[in-house]
Amino acid sequence: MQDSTSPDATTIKYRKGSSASEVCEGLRRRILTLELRPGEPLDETQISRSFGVSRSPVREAINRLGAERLVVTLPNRGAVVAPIDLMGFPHFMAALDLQQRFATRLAARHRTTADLDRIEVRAAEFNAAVRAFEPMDMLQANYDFHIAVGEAGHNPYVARQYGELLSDARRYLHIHIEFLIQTEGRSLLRDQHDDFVSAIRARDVEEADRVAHRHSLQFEERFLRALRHMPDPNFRIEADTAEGDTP
Amino acid sequence: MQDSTSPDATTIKYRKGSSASEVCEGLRRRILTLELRPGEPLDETQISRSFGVSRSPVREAINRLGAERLVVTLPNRGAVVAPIDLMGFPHFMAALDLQQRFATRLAARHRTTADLDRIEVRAAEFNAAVRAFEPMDMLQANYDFHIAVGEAGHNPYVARQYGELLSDARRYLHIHIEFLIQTEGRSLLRDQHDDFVSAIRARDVEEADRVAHRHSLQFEERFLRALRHMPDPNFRIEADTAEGDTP
DNA sequence: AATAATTTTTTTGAATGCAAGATGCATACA
DNA sequence: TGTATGCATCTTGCATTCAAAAAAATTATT
Repeated sequence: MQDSTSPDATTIKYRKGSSASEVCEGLRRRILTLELRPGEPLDETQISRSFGVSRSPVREAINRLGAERLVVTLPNRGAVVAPIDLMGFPHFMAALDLQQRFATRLAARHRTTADLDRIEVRAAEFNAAVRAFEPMDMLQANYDFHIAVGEAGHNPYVARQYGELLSDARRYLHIHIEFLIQTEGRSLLRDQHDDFVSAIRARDVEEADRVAHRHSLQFEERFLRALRHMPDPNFRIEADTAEGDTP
Repeated sequence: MQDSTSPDATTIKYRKGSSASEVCEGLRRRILTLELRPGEPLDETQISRSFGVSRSPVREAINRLGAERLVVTLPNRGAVVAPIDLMGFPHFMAALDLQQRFATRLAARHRTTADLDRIEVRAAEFNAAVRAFEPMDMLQANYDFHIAVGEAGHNPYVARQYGELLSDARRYLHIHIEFLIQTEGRSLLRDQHDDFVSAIRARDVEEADRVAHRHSLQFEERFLRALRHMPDPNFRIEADTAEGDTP
């Protein structure tokens, strides 16, 4: 109403039942791209103004994102973008590796021709983004690729849980992709997914498992290496633990 | 008709910030115990009356439960208790087995003495419920036991995803526990979890894996056997799938 | 001046109001 | 008799309003 600089303070009325989804997807995109930084507080009123809706759909959107663990809500003190918990990275990697191996195994076992087509399209898009040197596109395409693999397994439970972890992985990747590009150039990132496609195309379950595991290890190794060498940590180290962990 | 026994249509005012949680937990309990049957529609107004609050916190609660996949929301047509998808049971079992094995492995590897204590308490509670022949208590204790195992692994990602699957497992179990008790008596259900405890106490990771896998297989086998022999299916077979199925 | 207490402001949580979409029934028509 | 159409009612989704809790600011007290 009064905010002319807001990104989409359009006066067009969404169709009934779409406002909350609109806000949810908008916020999710900004969270996954780190446009909204981890730990950043989310002001309901401000968001509602920026989307041109009332607080109700914003509230609903934040709730949904909270269930996805993309935001954490503090009782009576609003919500913040879920901090990236560096201390919990090993835990995350353990969970991701497990799901990634299993999801890729399932994809190799149960994929249809249509699934394989979709996966190959995603892989091509990823390679295109790499050739174009577009970090943001690479992250999106990488995410889409693995989502497609997850769906090719035709197990909704696995696809969903794998997808949730991929959201977090995307944010971890976002943190160090610039570093990766600077240090490794395009060589190491090119054709990342071709061995995935090969194994899935050949329906080679064991090879799919190995590929997925190798991918996890590579991701972990690169992230930790980036952490060590990153001169400018433009992210906050969140030392607080979500749950009682005492290591 | 189900609201003649409104659990807490009291006029006591919850403290601010607790209404939605109260409704959420109340609904969750009734969903997990099948007091609210799969596929049953959830009327916001009715629920709000039965809890003595307005529709806002009910809406929030339903959203949260939707994120837990305990209810599914149909656009502009409200929400229903998540149907139990019998066609998807094999998919569910695949996901559960994976997480159960991994979660139990982690518990054997990383459990503290306090964790082991908690697990043993839960196991004792379960055995007590079995001896008392109380099906509802058995379900609750079984759920609590496996949740405790999940938490003993000290990996929040795994504990969370395992816990989500355990909610579904609890509903599947609810369907056929009466049958199990009738056909197998107390012999087969007693000391179900003692081998879990042994492996976790001994920190024997491989044995924990085997125990967890055996448990999964036993659960699957019993459920399928119950399905074949159940003379009175007091549940609705929901053939429709939540996503992408032509209605 | 520093700190504690109190008031003011801001922000969240819940209640209410209102309009869009859906459901059901009655009636009209083939 | 079966099917289509229009109206009435209900439910949901969003907006608005109200109240409680936390944050900020001001005043008071030592």
